[in-house]
Amino acid sequence: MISSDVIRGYNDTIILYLLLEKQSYGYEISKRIKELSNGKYVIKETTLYSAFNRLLKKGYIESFHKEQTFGKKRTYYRITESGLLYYQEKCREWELTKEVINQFIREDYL
Amino acid sequence: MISSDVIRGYNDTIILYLLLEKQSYGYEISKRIKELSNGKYVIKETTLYSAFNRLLKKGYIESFHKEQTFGKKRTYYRITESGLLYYQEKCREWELTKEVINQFIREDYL
DNA sequence: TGAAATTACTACGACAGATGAAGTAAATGG
DNA sequence: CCATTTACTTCATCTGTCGTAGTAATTTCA
Repeated sequence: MISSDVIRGYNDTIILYLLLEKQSYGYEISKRIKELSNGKYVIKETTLYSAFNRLLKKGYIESFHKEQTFGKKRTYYRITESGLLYYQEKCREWELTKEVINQFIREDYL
Repeated sequence: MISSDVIRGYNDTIILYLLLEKQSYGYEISKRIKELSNGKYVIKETTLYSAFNRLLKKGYIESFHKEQTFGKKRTYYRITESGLLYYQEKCREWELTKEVINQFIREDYL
């Protein structure tokens, strides 16, 4: 399992990546994160929904409702133009972060 | 520059890595972090010293004073046995974290 | 058919780690 | 001798995560 202090700062990026694939809603996103990480990372519900609110406030995502006759009503989210820009920025930052932290990791200890 | 939310969770590891090289003190460690990261990461003083306290409390490092007739009195730190174990654990965790986050990064956006 | 599990959230409070601001004090450099 | 660098400490604030709890509809399955 992965400590949350590491992922902190990348939860938003993870969510944006999934919304880039397709518009989605809370429950689906949490399943997809677990799936894509091979069960290595399971986001907490409260973490996920507070991330949605943060991203909404910043204008990086938009929420909307679909007409649906079945299932419980869901709030869907889609990524915005500025959300995409933010995501790209974060991707670049991630490459840098990897470089930096790698400098302090001893390969012979793995 | 790198956002602190990413490094958070790895500041302790970075410090332990440097203490593994040799016993050291605050100022020297902060210089060394800047140096090894090619200026890409500069740890804040308060972050550094609060990390020391955390690591001391957990028993991952020990502090001591050297006899010195010159220079301002410094608090030196050395890594402990359990600090080494913790560091190794973090190195393994880092490899996992990289794998997971990489799943959500689009290479075509770099 | 009825109970349990799953889906799909919301609200609230606590906590940890990072950080800004400010201060102290000795040593060194020009 | 004055500014800068070295070497910290204290304190208060902020952000993001997470535990706990609650609501409510829908699906499963015995």
